Amino acid sequence: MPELPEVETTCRGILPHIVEAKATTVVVRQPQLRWLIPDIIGSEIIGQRLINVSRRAKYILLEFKTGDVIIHLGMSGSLRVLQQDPGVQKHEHFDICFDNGSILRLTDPRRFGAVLWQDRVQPHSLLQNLGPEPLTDAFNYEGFIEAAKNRKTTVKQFIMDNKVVVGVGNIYAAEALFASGINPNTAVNKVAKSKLKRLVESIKYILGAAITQGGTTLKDFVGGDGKPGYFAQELQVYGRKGLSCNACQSILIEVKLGQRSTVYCPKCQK
DNA sequence: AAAGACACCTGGGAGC
DNA sequence: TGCTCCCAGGTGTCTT
Repeated sequence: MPELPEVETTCRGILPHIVEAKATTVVVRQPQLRWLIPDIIGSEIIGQRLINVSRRAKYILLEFKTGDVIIHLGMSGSLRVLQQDPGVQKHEHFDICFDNGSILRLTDPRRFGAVLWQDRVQPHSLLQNLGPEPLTDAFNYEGFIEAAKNRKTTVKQFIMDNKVVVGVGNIYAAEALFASGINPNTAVNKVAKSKLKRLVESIKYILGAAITQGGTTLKDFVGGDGKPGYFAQELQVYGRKGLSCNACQSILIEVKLGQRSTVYCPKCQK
């Protein structure tokens, strides 16, 4: 579920319920996620007000006075705010309870996600060396062309590289390449500049549109009903192997790039 | 420095 | 019905 639009939707969904509230309890049921949940979180945040909820790449930042709780949803994670505890289900590994009655609860069946802490002295090493945010001007055609110049990797793997641009996952990489008419398997230094320009625009457009869509299901998400697939009806290629292209009716093809399946239209994407 | 393989983990679906 | 195998939204780390 969690690509950038889902992470952004999550941030927007949880913020109004918990911002300004004081953390009262931290509950760790399963400390072993991708990394061990650090013990220090409780002592840092209990009694402190949550100042803000923000996002860098796919990392959610819960900002407190002395530092931030960093949450990553991995492949299968989700965060919800509960107004009362309906009882703990399987895979619900971590809670922060607040003095307004809200419970922020992390669910993550595959445990590829993470809960970490960063203080105000220096940013966590995971957040250093990240590329630009796709929806800001820091991600632009000029920088993108420059970065692509001497790279021989495929254009699809290139746009999924966190140092090039953050937040482009497997779904939206495939969709952005379709929207810009680029074969995912092309070496990025062989793609025409005009197409790279379209690619930058497509990444921005598609992520933006998906966030707008995510907003419409915000209530369900927060209400505890977080179902995946908001954007599913918009997808042109992802998950459509063997089906016909919506633009030209050709049969869509799947290839593996960097061990990730990639669907594209052999006619529309040259 | 860059590219590729591999790791972590659980659940669901296909095929037998 | 049940077993085995493959696949899945991510990304840090180790090897070439």
